[in-house]
Amino acid sequence: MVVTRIAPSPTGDPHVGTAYQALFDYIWAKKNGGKFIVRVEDTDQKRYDAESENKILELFGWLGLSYAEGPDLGGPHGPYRQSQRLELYRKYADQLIESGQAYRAFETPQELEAIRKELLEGGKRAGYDGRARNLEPEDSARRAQAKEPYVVRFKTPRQGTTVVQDELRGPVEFENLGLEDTVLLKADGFPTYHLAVVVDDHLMGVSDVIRGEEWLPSAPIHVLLYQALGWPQPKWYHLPLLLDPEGGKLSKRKGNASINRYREMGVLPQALLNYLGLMGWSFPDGREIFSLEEMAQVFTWERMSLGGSAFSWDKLKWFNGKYIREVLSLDELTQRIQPFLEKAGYTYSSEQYLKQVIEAMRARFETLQEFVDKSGYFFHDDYPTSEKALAKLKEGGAFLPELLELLTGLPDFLPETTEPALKGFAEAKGVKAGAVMQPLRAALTGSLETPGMFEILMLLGREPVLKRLARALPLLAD
RNA sequence: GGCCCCAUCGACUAGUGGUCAGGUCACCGCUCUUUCACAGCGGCGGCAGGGGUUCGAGUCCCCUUGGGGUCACCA
Repeated sequence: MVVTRIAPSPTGDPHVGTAYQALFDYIWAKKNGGKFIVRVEDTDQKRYDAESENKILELFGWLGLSYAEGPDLGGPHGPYRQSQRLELYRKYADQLIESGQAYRAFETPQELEAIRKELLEGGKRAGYDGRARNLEPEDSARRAQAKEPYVVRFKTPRQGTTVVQDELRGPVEFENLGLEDTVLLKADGFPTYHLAVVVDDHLMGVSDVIRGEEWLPSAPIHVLLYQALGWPQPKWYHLPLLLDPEGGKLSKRKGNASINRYREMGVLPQALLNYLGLMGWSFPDGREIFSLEEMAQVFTWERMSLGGSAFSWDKLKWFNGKYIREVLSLDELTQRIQPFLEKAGYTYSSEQYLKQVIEAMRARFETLQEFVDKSGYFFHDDYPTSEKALAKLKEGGAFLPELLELLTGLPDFLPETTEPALKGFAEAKGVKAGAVMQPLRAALTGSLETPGMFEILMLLGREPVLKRLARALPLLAD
């Protein structure tokens, strides 16, 4: 059975790269009728952020990437938090020491720093020179017994090469001499990523390891660890990296890697996933809009391209707009928008009214927040008037008093009534419709970018329209 | 710098030896039109360079260049 996993580390705001990897984990498992699981890699006590785990799990829910096992769900191979599996890592570290494939090292951080400097000056690579390999086993055991702090290091081979069979690029060869005696178990008893990932993936039955390309350089260590522990290798897939438009890995520091930030701006999970699905992968028939299910159905790794792809806010926004106007139903869209209106403090007389407004605005916003920003005049009277709108207002000001009179006399504000009335008015004045509509639009919305005039009149309704128009008249004076 | 990965329009990509190198975003025009959008139509724009292999290379090989990743008791 194909088992994939995402192993986020709870160190802050969830990263877009995490969603990206999770997407492919999810798709690959689904495509194969396998299982996608979540494991929390909380082995770094310094960077640990208590809220992060919940945020991450909650986000998978929001995205609709459901998992079969996880820290909140449990499962047959739990616990799914590495901090709760410490004995396991200790056990395998000990096993490796006993079999002579790992060893204790007692250097302090300061000493390591000195060694690193020394190596660098000697023209060699930085890192660790493996000097503790020479410790007598009895000596090593005695010092450990005496509670002297130590780390456990992997005894990497000094000869030959290690090949990582990457499913996306074929064999990737590494000189073993270039591999460091990586730390497996830290002095605090926590494992490093390298030990933990191998132990857990094996114990949890992970068959396909899908992760970012930044892991490729340390993949040979993992391959060697599987060998040292006598376990069968999983399949390796190193996904291309998501790049910052400015160059380099997409980073939180530059501010565009936070999923929550996109969520707060009103990006839809479906649109985000769809966009991410097109980063490095393409639908066989070239279509751009597709669901998770559709993607899972036709997914193959052959369609993966390996160059890193730059994350484009413009394109994400286009996808979001596409989902807003063509994919979501009006009901769904309304539900998505409601929390944003609530946050903005906007109220509306009925859901029916809200839906009509959304429908009228639909082609005019690409994020949910943008809807709020652009449609304030549908929800309250103290909307701002843009400079351009004010200019238009004055330009056509002469018509306004008559328009007020005309509208006051109309039996209703339905398009069938207002359209001939306003067009007839323009004609009578010998001007184009726009000369009448624009000032009116400015008066009623404070904006020059709105839905059609007749829709506005109908939605706003008689009283507000007349009120707003009357209110605009004094503005014409100055 | 060592090691590793990658390389088609500004961006995301299709291409798997023979295509006018196609699509999408962005940008620019036009159409529609009461504004702004949407939509439709059109345009701009690319195989990094050099060697090979081949009757024929964006497609295969090598070198150069460029970009990225990684070199922690972080993941």
